[in-house]
Amino acid sequence: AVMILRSRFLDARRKRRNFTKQALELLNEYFYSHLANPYPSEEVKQELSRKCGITVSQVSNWFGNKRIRYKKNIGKAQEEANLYAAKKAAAGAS
Amino acid sequence: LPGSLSMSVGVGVGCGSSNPLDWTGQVTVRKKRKPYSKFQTLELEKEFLFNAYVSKQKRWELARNLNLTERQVKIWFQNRRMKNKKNSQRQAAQAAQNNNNNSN
DNA sequence: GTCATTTATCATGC
DNA sequence: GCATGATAAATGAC
Repeated sequence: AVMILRSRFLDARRKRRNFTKQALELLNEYFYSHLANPYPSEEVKQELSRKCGITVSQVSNWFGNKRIRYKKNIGKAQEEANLYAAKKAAAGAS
Repeated sequence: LPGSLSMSVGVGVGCGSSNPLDWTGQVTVRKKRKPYSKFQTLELEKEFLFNAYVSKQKRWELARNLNLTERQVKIWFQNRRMKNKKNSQRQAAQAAQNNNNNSN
């Protein structure tokens, strides 16, 4: 009887808020520059959480969702990968 | 990186093509996640209130009454304890931030 | 046992 | 209407 009401109150953690553009930029930058092994260490997670203004758990959630959803799109467009690949190349060619 | 090395051989995924990902070579046959019913969750939560660690005897009873395997009951309590710990950490972090706001 | 994961599902944003 | 962040089952490393 408690569980039903909890989903409306205490479980309001599921009130999702989208991350900022700057945060997504940092997360994606790390993800696509470590495509061979997109598993950030605990230290890196803490650094990313600080820079992005989110918690370490949120960083872990993001990478978990990113890995599975990237994998599902492997046959498809994936312009995002090319976008960050080009951005990385441009940074080195300046 | 536990729980991720359950693959055998790189299958499918254009390994020789332009896609440079190797962490996607897993072909693990994992049981599909199946949400438990309201009744099952309620009974498990009720028992979790008494003790976070369930005895073998109690685990067997729960498995029989809820139509779950003993392994499922065991794993449910493991995940439930992790959930508890995460909530505690969240509250602690929240309290710490409140202290900062008050003292400043 | 813990715990970082994978995966499907949930709940919300827009 | 999907995109996205968070949570719920399930696995495996240690």
